[in-house]
Order: sequence, then C-alpha cells, then structure tokens
Amino acid sequence: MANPVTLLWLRRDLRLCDHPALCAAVARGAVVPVYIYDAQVDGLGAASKWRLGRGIECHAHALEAAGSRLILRRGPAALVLQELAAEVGATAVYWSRAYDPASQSRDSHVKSDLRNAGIAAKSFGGHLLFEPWTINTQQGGYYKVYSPFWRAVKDLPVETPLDKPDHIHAPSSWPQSDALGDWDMGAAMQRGAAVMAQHARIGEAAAQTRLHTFVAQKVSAYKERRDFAAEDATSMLSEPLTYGEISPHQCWHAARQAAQSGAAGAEHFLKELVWREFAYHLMHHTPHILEKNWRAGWERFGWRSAEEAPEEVQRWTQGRTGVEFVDAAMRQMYVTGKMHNRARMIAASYLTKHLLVDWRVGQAWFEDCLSDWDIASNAMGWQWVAGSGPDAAPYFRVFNPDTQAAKFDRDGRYRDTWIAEGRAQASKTALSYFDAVPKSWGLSPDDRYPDPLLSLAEGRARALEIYKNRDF
DNA sequence: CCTGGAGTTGTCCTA
DNA sequence: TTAGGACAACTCCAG
Repeated sequence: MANPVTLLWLRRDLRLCDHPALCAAVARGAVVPVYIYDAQVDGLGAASKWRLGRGIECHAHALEAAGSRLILRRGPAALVLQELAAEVGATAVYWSRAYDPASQSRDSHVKSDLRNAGIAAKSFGGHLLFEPWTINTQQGGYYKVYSPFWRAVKDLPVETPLDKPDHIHAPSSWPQSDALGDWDMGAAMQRGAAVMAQHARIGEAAAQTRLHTFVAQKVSAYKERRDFAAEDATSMLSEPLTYGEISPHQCWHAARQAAQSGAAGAEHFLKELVWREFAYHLMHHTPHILEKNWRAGWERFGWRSAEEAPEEVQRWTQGRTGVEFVDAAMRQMYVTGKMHNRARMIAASYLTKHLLVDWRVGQAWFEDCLSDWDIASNAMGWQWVAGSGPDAAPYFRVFNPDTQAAKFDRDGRYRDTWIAEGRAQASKTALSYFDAVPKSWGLSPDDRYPDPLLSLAEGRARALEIYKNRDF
C-alpha cells in the first residue's frame, strides 16, 4: 500500500507535543484521529464529562490547525474501530495506554479483536513517567511506601519529550463524524457549567502557558507558598495532566532544568509528579485500592454510609458543615472543579474522622465534582487520609480545620473567597456558588451561616476513641 | 534470615 | 513565645 492509514484512538492524550502514539502514526503514513464515546465516557462524573467535552472541542481545533481532523464516533470501542478502519482502509490502530482496570480490560479486548480482524494494534506510553511495572524494590516486589519509591525513581532517566509533528498526513478522504454537541457532555452539569467555565483553562496551548509561567515565576517559591490556600502558588497542572493536554515528561524536564538553575522549590514539584506515578504504581499492583480498603482489616471498621449519616453527608457535600475552611473547600470545588491540595486533605479528614463517614462517600462526590478527577490519585489520597491505605497517616493525625486555617489562611482570604453568608459585602466568587448549585438545594446567600454540625473538639475526641479501639 | 532505621502534609500539652 | 515530646504500633525496605 502506497500510503498506509493509521487510526489514532485518542483517550486521555489530547495533545500534539510529546505524543509517542501520534508520532509513530505520522511516521507510518496517513492518520485518522478518533475519539469514541463509549460506556466509560458515559459513566464519567458530571464535571469530568463536561471538561472532557471542552477538551475534545479544543483539541479538534488544534488538529484542524495542523491539517488534520478529529473524528467523533459513538459505541463500543472495538466495534467502532473496526468499522472505521474498514471505512478509511486503515491497517493499524495506535493509542496511548491507560492504566485503570476497566480501561485495561477494555483495551486488551480491543487489541485482540483488532488483531483477529487482521488489523495491527499497538499501544504506547506517554501518560506516565515510568510504566508502573518497571519499578520494583530490590526484592522484586512493588513499593508500598512513597519515600523509597521516590529514592528509586528520582535519578532514573526520563525520556526526552518528542516534538510536535510538522505535518499530520490526511487520508485521501475523511470519514463522517458525529457532532460533539449531540454528545451533550455538559448535560449533568446543568447551570453549573456556565459558572465553572469562567474558571477553566482548556487545551494544550493553555497547559503549555501554565507550565512555562509556573516554572518561570512560581516554582522557586513552591516549597514555601504552595500550602497557602488562597494563593496562586501551585502548578494547576493536575487537570491538563489528567486529560493528557500536557505530558508528565515535559513537566519533569522543565522542573529538572529549573532545579539545576537553582530553583529551590523545583524538587518539591518533582516529588508531586512522582506522587502521581506512585498512585498509578499502586493502582497497577493493587487495583482493589479503587474500591476497597487497601488494608483489608478496615473493611470491618464502622464507617458510616451516606444512608447512615444523611444529614452529615448532605451538609458536607453542600458546604454547610459550619466549619469555614471545610465549607470554603467544598464550595471552591463545586464552583471551579478544583480544590486546593491542602483543602482536600482537610475536607477529607473532616468527613472520615470528625464525621466518621466512609471515605468512598467522599471519593464518589469528588469524582462527580472535580474537573481534574484522576482515578488513581484520588483513591490513594482518600485512603491515605482515612488511614486505610498504604503509607497512611497515623490514626491520631486528625486535622483541625480551624488550626489549619490559622496557619494556611491567616488573613481569611480563602474563607472570604468562598463563603458569602453573614457578610455585608460578599465576594463575587462566594456568591457564584449559589448560581452554580441546583435550585433544589434551596440555598441562598441571605441564609444564616450554619452552626457547626458538631464541635471540633468533640469530633476529634470521638474519632481518636474509635480509631484507637478498633479491633484489628 | 535478621536488623534497624524510617515513615508527605498534625495536634496538643508542657516546660 | 516557642521548642520538644507524646500520641502506637506496625510495616516497609535496604543492607
């Protein structure tokens, strides 16, 4: 065949730079990029799904600017790919690997179906710095503690980012594509989408800009400033990393270079990138981390379900616990789709320790609300806070949201950004929360700010007692 | 196999 | 005002 055609099956790799599967497809001949709306896309949380739709839209434009297109199709991936391959005469399908168990099982079936149909199928890296199965302890096992994992990888060579292809060869004719609007990716967001859109940075170009800004202006003070909840001191790269709008390899090399030119905080940022790797490492070796207490004994702990603590769960999800830092955090997430890292720990600690609610209740809510939702990082994070995970916090580590506010929101800027009730001049952001939430919640900025669900001292004492007396 | 040091992110009390 | 210790016990990991 004169000009072989390759389908590039895009999933969480919506970029042109440092894209091994794309580069391989371009090297082979003509490329037909395709995004498939399958059962997995259908099951995404509301904010993720909306954000993915925006990312697809943006990447379709980027592909057009590069002389290509993005074909949209709906249905089971194996079937869609075979049909499309037949339509365009493709003899190979390339994609970037995913690592969660559902994707892996889908992808391995897709691979064998394609091969049975005589189509070459090949998966590539790119979503992670290191493939999870390549990092082992000296005994040959996997790592369960972060620090040794960090020591094991910090000096490993990381592949140099690949350039964006000069030209993406088009097929002789383009197949038909769904209209993105028909997928209705924002359906579950209702009126919240308009609010969240104001806080969104979509697409590869925005991610590149953010990385450069961060490395040039923020990373040197990252160690000192990153914990202050109201400050723009973090990388804000979790979201582009989740959708693959930027590659971890590029982030790694940018930060390494900053470290070598003396940016003190750069090493701490590299460590955060490696936390992401560690989460994928754990998910790969112990996929039950997504659904079950990682240490089995904790299945017998008296976690309360949403049904068993309806008022507590409702007030936590709606940002009305009466604890300002917690409520500010929950509202920040609802409005922006993101939550400051320290706020995540505090909101999670409050739910699992003060309220004794099952971490999976919080995990599910985060999955629905976070536009930077990452299945591996979130499972690890929740289990770390709850104490049920690998390398978990000791049980007596109960965050006091008021003490944390005194340390990390000294001037109350974070609180005032997100809490409107009882203030003569509420901030625009705080008021926007009431535009974003469903009408059925019945909330108004004129409401009285709620009294605390329970006193922090009482909650702490109760948690320590129950955690200490657990029978495993 | 054994040994020993270490373990993201805290809080509270005491001296 | 601030620094240090208690809060547990266990698992992990390198040597």
